[in-house]
Amino acid sequence: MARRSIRIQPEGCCTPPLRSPAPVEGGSEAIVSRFKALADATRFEIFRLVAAQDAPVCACDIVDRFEVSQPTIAHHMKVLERAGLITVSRQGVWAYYAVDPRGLEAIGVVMSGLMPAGLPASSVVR
Amino acid sequence: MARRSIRIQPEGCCTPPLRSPAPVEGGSEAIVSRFKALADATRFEIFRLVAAQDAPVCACDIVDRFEVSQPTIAHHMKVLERAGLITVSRQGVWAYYAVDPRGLEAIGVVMSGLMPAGLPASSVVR
DNA sequence: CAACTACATAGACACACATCTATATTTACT
DNA sequence: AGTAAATATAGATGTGTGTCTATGTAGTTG
Repeated sequence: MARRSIRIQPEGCCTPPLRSPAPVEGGSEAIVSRFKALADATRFEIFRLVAAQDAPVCACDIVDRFEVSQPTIAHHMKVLERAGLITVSRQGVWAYYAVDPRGLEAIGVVMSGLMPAGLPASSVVR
Repeated sequence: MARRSIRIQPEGCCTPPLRSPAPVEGGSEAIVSRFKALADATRFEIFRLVAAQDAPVCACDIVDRFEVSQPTIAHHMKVLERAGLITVSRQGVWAYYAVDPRGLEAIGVVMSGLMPAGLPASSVVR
């Protein structure tokens, strides 16, 4: 818990009063869950692999390319899916994954909103 | 560990061969550490608060605005700093934090590189 | 139907981490 | 010098999570 004591504002500190950040559209939780999904090295590499393809990627290909077990891959795919970063389409026994552009877009919107004022959006994008 | 057995490619699956993603500039680890830094609700809100200001933010103000202890805030600031997302400047006893635009920019570059081909960069930025 | 394959689920386990309290360190002021 | 304040560090603790093995489920094929 925070120490809620009455603190006297020192002279040179804490001026001017802080501005409240604009609310995150879609909610902070959704964005944080997306960051969480990308905050694991294996999962980030999986996502990059899926994003590098033109067509949806078969789960078996992902299992083949990483040194973790099949259940671990399945777990990671579910995390990415629940974060809204990838979509799944199942055909028979196989599962195909593709990037959900809306997830990336949502992050991009928030990111550009965090850019310091005065800096162009081109600082966020290539 | 992954089951490294010889898997026979089924008929409709796993064609065409996967493309390898382009290497992440600055290294995947740096980007993942940035995602990690933003993947905690409290830390994300701290970052948003700092990003919403024109001037650097005094640490004491951050402590005041969150319901966690001062050492926890200090810990979070260090994580954000080590991830290259904020900069610190110390004046006397006080510490002032500001967004490091290079950190945001690095994420933006990677993000736009992950966007599905054919979609415009405006899908990543506002 | 039976065997096989692709993926998902369950449970266990080790490690990471967000948080706390207590204390140290550094700076300012009297 | 001595006290008070701002921040950092140390250590403890509970929860979260990445990974595994074992097993389940559902398609496919002989």
